[in-house]
Amino acid sequence: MPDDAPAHPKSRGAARRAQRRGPTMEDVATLAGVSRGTVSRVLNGANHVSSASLRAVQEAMRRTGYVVNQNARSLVTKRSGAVAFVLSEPSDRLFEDPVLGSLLRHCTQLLGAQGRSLMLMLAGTPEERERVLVFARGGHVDGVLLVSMHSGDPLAADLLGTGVPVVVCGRPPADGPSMPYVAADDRGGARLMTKYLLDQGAKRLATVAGPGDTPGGVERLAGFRDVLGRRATAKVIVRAASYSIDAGREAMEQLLHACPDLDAVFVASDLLAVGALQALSAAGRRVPDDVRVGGFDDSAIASATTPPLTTMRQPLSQVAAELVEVLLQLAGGRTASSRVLPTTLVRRDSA
Amino acid sequence: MPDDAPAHPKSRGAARRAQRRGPTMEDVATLAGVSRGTVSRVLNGANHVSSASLRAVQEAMRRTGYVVNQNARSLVTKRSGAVAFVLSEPSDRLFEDPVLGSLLRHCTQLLGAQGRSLMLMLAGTPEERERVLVFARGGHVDGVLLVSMHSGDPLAADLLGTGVPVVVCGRPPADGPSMPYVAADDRGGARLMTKYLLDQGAKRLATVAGPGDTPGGVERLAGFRDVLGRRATAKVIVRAASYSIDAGREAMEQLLHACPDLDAVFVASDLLAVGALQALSAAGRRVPDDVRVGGFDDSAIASATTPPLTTMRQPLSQVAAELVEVLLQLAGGRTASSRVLPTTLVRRDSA
DNA sequence: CGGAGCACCGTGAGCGCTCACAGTCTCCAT
DNA sequence: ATGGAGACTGTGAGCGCTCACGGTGCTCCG
Repeated sequence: MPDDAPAHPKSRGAARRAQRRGPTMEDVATLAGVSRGTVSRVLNGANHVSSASLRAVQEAMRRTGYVVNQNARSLVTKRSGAVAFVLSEPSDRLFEDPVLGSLLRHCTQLLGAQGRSLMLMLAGTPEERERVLVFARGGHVDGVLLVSMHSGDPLAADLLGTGVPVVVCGRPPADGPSMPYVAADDRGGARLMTKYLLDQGAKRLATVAGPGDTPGGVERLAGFRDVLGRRATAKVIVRAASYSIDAGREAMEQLLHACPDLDAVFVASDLLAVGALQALSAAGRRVPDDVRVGGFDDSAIASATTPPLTTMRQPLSQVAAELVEVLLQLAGGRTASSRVLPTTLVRRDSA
Repeated sequence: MPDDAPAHPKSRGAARRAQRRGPTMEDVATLAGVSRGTVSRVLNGANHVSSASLRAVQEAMRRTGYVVNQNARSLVTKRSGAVAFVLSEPSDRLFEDPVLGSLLRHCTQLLGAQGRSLMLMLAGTPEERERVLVFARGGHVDGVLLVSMHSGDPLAADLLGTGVPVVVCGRPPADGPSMPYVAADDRGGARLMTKYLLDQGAKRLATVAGPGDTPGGVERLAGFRDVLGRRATAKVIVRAASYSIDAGREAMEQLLHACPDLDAVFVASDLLAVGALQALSAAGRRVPDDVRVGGFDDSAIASATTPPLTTMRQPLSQVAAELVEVLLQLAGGRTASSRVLPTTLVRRDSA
């Protein structure tokens, strides 16, 4: 009886019936001359299985082209093997920022190597956030990687309430709920860069800071202030509206206006720095001769600007690695602590 | 009996036992005073349900905080509600290219709005490709969005062999298996841009083409040739090694060397154009006065270069929309045909 | 007034797997 | 010989859902 002949012509979802049903454990077991249980055992780390049946089962799996039905498995184990990568950004940051892309890529790769899959979810709108929550509550994912949280983001707390393991990328704001995170050392990195610019002979140092409601925007500015102390007046600080090239250009224009005699600027992200470089060039300032520029991230564009950008490298692949490690530990019922990773200065030509 | 007290101290996976079991359909049914079947009916488009029980069930769901167990559902329906977004790129293109990020974002958004989820999968290494295949065969996904296929990519054919609906983003090479695709009109766009450059007064027009093993690299060059005809000699064509800024710079340097008197160049992608702009600037050529530059994509960087890039806009959000529409049609058992979307010229300052 | 037709509802049989338990069979110490 | 300790294996129950079917009770028409 061919299964592409629908038994009930009127039934909706005729397509479903056309679904080729793959071989099941039972089929494999029969072919291998063993029972379901034994097949299951070889599937999950063959303990207490004779080498004879092991071989038989493996051979049977090969011949039938068996592949485990994750749904059936998840139904009983209550583990899905998937992890949600949640982008808690209101807008189109993914559009622009290579940092995010890089992080996403590394996480996907790492998770994949563990046989887990990554579900990408946006959480910009209320509906999207609700979907994320439902997803978490529904046990569709074993854990959540929450990226780019703004201060006072209620999603973090809500997610925590679902009981699903969550790890945050980037240091969460102090006023939020406490949860494990993995972050680059933004503040320390900012300190390093600020010192470096000073060491290079900067007399009048200013900064383009990131948005005040992001961890990066806060921490990197804090690092700047740590070093500059009383000299970090309001005059030498301009906040960018977002992490985009345009925002960087605008912020730099403002800065140039407020502080025309500046001879160095620490820009809180590479993308912003690209904009800043444009504004500088438009204003006729040469980099690094007139103005030294230091960025942050060492993203893909950093080496492609003119001049190439001196910047702080975020160890993104390591951030990703720690992120999934922490999450998997949590998902395994173990505890895990937050981690802060050091950043390093990459010297190019802009400072 | 608290369920956080493991019954078997030695058993691995004590964590699993600690899993809070959410309310099931049965719980909802009991509370609402109806049967499982009725709850199921309201869950799936409440047909043949009295308004009284409808309300009762909804209320019960609200009160219990019920959320459907997708695994149990998938087990019987054999539909997962997920779609794989497969990146068939050997390397780190995701790192750099905003086009991809944008596409990914739109797809995630669109799919999410349909209550479906997107699994991001890489298919760069053989192991990764195998995982994708297993995933498809295992029925973990209802369909696959295959992105950025190189010519002769065996993945496409293998994927087709699994019986899972596949739609390709970008026109697949003619020598590959025939499968539905959605693409921007690369060739037509390239023609438009080439004509435009000519119309602007270009006498000596050259091109930086994309890699020859990518649809974009082939089609856009074809469009260039369509217009230039016999004037499209090997001298005025340089292929970039990849779609990156660095590759663009290198290609432009070569081109400048091979054809020093060029006064306009069509660059096959914005990212390449950024590199080209750098090379031009390094060579002391002014844009657009000495050399006009036309890009392709209208990606986020296009408006951020100096000068801002005149480029062909790919209707990415529409590409994404058609992509998921076609895929969902296929997944619904219907047929769907490939689509080619028009590109438009965006005039900025570089040409 | 009988029964066809309809709207609604409950029930049973699974989907393909895992996990605990209960064997069986072998081997060695008593 | 006899028991116990392993090593290995089969079996049953059940995860939470959907779908077909068979039952209600009602209306409406001949």
